[in-house]
Amino acid sequence: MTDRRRSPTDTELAILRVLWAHGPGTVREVAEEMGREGAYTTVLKLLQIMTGKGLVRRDESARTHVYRAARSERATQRQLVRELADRAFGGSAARLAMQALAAKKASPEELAAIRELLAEREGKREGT
Amino acid sequence: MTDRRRSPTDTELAILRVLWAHGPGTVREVAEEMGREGAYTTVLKLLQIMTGKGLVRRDESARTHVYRAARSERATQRQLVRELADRAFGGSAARLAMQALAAKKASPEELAAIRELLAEREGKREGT
DNA sequence: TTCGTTTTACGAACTGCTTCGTAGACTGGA
DNA sequence: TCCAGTCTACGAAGCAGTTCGTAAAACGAA
Repeated sequence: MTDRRRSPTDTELAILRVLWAHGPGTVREVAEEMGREGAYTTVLKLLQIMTGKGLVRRDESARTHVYRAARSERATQRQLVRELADRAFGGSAARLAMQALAAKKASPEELAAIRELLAEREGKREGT
Repeated sequence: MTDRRRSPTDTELAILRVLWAHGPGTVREVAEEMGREGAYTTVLKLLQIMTGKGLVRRDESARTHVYRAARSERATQRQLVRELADRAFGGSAARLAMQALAAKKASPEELAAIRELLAEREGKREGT
């Protein structure tokens, strides 16, 4: 049911961030965006491996392949949050959220967004 | 400034969870608590390595050494949250918190606690 | 065609984590 | 004292992730 896949590693996540932010891209574009133009073949290798793992998909129709993230940023974040909750918060995402709020200051906008989300949840709860 | 230390691995975290929950313990106790009595030497090795890394401290005054977590659960959680925020949420712990809230249902108690925390933060913000 | 450039593919080396087998030291009881 | 049991220490193996060198294929321009 829940995703059995292992989560992306640090480096893989760095690549995914580029793909999420800038959309599909070639090895060169990703490497440049990461500021690792010198490590071209490293990025290539990573993308090849990530293709094998199903983390990215590639379009091979042109000679220069184009890679794109296989899963959305949102879905990946959700998975990472769930994993961290399991590993270090006894499975409670709510406790994780509390620690996150306590750890760093949030901007007024973020606080407002959270309050809103909370209100919405309260509403749902009544409906159940 | 922020902690340069690498975060505990999965297995290390599993050991730390036992030490946090049950207090200081011997290799045998930790192994039993983890349900890995067969893997005694593995747990021993892990604890030795973790001692080297400074993740746990050990009392060698008795023949059977006693290990305890070097850092509090709270502090470790904070570090993990910060890392995840950096890796996957553009450094925003608030956005991480939002995802965590959206991901799973929280109990009424947890929701209340969060609302309280939020209110407290609002108050502080005014005071600044 | 020929040559330089770009790209993919592949494998080897290195690192860190995990597991386990084995050895050696210590302890308590017969 | 001797032995069985318990404990620490250590090293080697296996695996995954990362990096990079090198080769080969494709392409375009002269």
